[in-house]
Parts: sequence; structure tokens; C-alpha cells
Amino acid sequence: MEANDEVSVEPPSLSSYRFARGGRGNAVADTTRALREAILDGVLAPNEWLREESVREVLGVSRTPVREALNRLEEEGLIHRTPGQGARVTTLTIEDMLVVYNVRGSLESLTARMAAENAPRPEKIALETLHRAMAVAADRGDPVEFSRINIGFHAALTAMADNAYLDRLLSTVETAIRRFGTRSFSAERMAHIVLEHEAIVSAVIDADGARAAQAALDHAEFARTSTLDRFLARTATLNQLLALPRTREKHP
Amino acid sequence: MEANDEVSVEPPSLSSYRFARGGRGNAVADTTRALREAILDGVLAPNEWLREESVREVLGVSRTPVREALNRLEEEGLIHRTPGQGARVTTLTIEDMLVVYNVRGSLESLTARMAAENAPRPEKIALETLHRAMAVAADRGDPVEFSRINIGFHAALTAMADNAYLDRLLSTVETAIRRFGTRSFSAERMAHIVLEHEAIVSAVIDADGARAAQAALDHAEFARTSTLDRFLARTATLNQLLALPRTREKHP
DNA sequence: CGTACACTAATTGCATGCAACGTGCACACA
DNA sequence: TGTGTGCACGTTGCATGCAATTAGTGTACG
Repeated sequence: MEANDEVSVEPPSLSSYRFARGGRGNAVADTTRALREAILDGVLAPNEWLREESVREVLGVSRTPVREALNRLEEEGLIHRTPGQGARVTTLTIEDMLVVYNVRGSLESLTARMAAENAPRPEKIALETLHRAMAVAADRGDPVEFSRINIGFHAALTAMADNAYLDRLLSTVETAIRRFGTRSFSAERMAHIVLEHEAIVSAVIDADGARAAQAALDHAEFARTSTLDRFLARTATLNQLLALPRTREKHP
Repeated sequence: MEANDEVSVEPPSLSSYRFARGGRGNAVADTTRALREAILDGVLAPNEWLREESVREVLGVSRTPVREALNRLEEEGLIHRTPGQGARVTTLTIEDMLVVYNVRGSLESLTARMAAENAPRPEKIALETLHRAMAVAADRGDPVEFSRINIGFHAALTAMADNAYLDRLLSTVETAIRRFGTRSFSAERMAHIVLEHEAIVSAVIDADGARAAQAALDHAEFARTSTLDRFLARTATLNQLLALPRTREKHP
């Protein structure tokens, strides 16, 4: 960031994701984050090659952390490595999209259930507070603040479920979701989300696991279908390829 | 460590998981597999430390692939790394178990749906053939053969869904499942499974995605509840733990 | 004109070396 | 006796070097 004296009229490149290296202990994490953000921002386009050596040069670390970072990104599904050769950014099919959203729905459903059944009451109250703040932001028509609190809301829910495995899985799925473009929060969308969160919060406070699970599932399905519809509207030819499944899975 | 290099009549140790190194290109995969199997077989006990140097010595590779293998196992949730210090095998809570089984159910449901909707007919016929062979093995009361074909059955279904992301996610979840002990196939259990597979196969052949999804979900749920019941029955003390409000202890 | 083959260059896969960080212990000191 | 400090050791984190492998290219040959 600081090396670019000439402001970027140039195409955005990976170099703007450089980070400050302070001593030992963060090279892999920093490299992973930089590459991940670059991919999610579209700076590294699908099918683009990622050479270890060039990444090393741009980010200013050695090849070892770059390698490990590439491994992690492969686990997350953001890149694909061909054995003797390098890594390329994966392309996204509409089926991937379907899968990712469905998985997220299932995981968030579980999260809500566990939060409802296990979380201590003070954390539940804190969740409700967050929810109220979101409702206010929605009323004010402030999508930026809304989005900020939204992230906190889901993070709180995840923390309340208090399960490391679930946490890890959900976070990798979340990054995959971010590849499908930024969700813009229209006024109606925010209102709808507030209602859905309302249902979740109420069930969580009542310690009603089943209801919380269903509410979270509904919430995720709304996000899925709306994003998917938007995507399909944009690329209409794919409509035929996919007979949109819209079934309701029940969770015990 | 260096004393029993040759044969291990000693308590089973990691050294029996050594592999033949043939040239270049498999060190990470082989190391990962060896460690994973050792953990799943219980040879490496929960909470046991895994030092890079000692693993290197036992498995006969350098520290670099060992490091990468440890990273992958961490992603899979089998080990946990503490920053400045090494890695330890994770312990399993019953909530982990619940989560993992539920996730698998969701993923297999999606798999079945996509297989039903997208797979070409010859593969569907091949699936039915596998299913028939499983039914025969169940009738004969041959759990070993049954288990073998069972793995093939699910692999075939996964291949038919033809989605890389789903595939990767499902396989990591499968390894997590394997930590909960081997599922022994009783006669009744095999009969039940055959019936459930019957429903899946029929829906897949009819290209009925929704029915396939529901059938797969039922199948997974049966596996979950039966395994969970068995687990709870065996370790009755955990019954209390589950009923108790909560233990805020994280994985050590 | 198309194809097989050898050769070169580019790139990864793994091994190893070194420095930093954390931990435990001994010892001095209050 | 309890506590703080320094030192030594073990372990990881990262850098770098070398060999194996693959892609690409030019050339000879059918």
C-alpha cells in the first residue's frame, strides 16, 4: 500500500495487497489473507495462474509460506493446483453456488439450534441487543452500518454455539459465499432480514432449538434464492441447465 | 524411538504407518494419510503431542511435508496447533459428533439430488448394480463385503453428483466421521441400510431430485441416531454432560 | 504438410539450515 | 519460603538450494 507513490490508475494488482512483515510468526496467515482477499475482490481472475515465485516476489515472503497459503486456499476451494504445475483460481459453476448455499443453510441451522439450547442467557441478551441495533440501521436505511452489525450478529451466534468444528467449517463456507458477489442491501431486503433475524432471536431466547433451526434455515434459503435468482437473471441461458430445486429440507 | 526400527511387536506405534518413498511427488499426501490413519485407528491418542521432528524421523521424510500434512489435518479437525508450540490430537465432544453427522446428512442429501438430476443413465444403472450386490451381501450376512461395496456405493453417488466442491467437503467430513468408531454392521442394520439405499437408487433412476434428497437425508439420519445412541449407551456418564447446561471448556 | 522426438526453460517438490520464540529450570534475592 | 531473573534447550517459522518433472519449442522425418 505504501510503496505506490503513483496512485493507481493502473489495473489493480496483487501488489496492493502487500502487508508489513513484523518479525516472525505471521507470514503464512498474512499471505493467505492477502491472496484470499485478492481473489474475492476479483483482482485475481478465475483461471489466472498463480506462480509461487511471482507471488513470493510481490508479497515479499519466501516460497515456503506461499506454498502453505496456496494449500489452504485450495482447501477452501478458491484455487486448484495441478500436480506438476502451479495453481489457478477456480471458476465457479452454478452448481457450486447451489451447494455452497445449501451447506451454509444447514450449518447455520445447526448453529442456531446449538446457540438456543446451550448458550448462557447474558449472551442471548447481547444477541438481541445487536438485533435491535440492526433494526435501527435498517429503519435509517443505512446499508453500511447494517452490514457491519450483520457480520457481528452472525459471529455472535456462531460463538454462542461454541463448537470449534462447526466454526471452522462455517468460516470456510463463508469465504466461498463471498465469491458470488457482494450482496447489496436494498431497503426491502434489510426489512426482510430483520424479520428473519427476529424469528431467530426469539427462538434462541426461548431456548427453542427446533424453532431456531427452522428460522435460520428459512433465513439462509431466502439469501440463497435471492442471490441465485439475481445470478440467473444475469446469465439467462443457464436457466435451462438447472431445473431449480426449491425443496424444503427438514432438520430434526 | 530409534530402538524399534525394524518390527513393532511393541504397542502399535506410528512407525507401522511408514510408507515407501518412490521418487518425488507424494510426500505430503503419504504423510497426511499415514498420520490420519494413525489418528483414526487410535494409535495416536487424543491430546498426544505431535512433534514435527519426531514425525519426520519416524516417517522418513523431511520436515517440510510433515508441516504441510499437519496443516491439512488441522483443517480436517483432527489435530490442533498451538502457535509457538506443536500440534496435539483433538478430543471429541458429543456436540462435535452431532454437528459432523448433521453436516454429512446435508451434504449427502445434496449429492443424491444432483446425482438424480444430472448423472447420465449408464452411471445410474451401475449404481443399481452396486446396490444389488450390497443386498446380496446383506442376505449372505457378510459385513465385510457389505462394507466394501457400501464405500463404493457412496463413492459412485459422489462421482455422479460431479461437483468438486461438494466432493472435497464430503470427504473431509467423512474422515471426521471415522473418528467415532467403526460402525459394525449387524444383520438388522444391513437390512435397514439396503432398504434406505433402495429408496435412494429408485429416486435417482427416476431422476426425482427431491425424492432422492429426502431419501439420502433419511439414510444419514438413521446412521446418526443409531451411532449416537450406541455412543450414549456405552458412555453413560456423557448423558449427564449432554443434559448439563454447558461446559465452557474449549478443546485443549 | 503433419507428426514424432529431443531439448530447453520454467516451475514445482522436497531437503536442509538458521534464527526467533517459548518454556522450564536453576539460582539469587527478598 | 516465595518470587524474580537469566540462561539453556527444545521447537517451530521461515529462507534457500537442488533435483525432478512438466510444458513449450524447434527440428527432423515420414
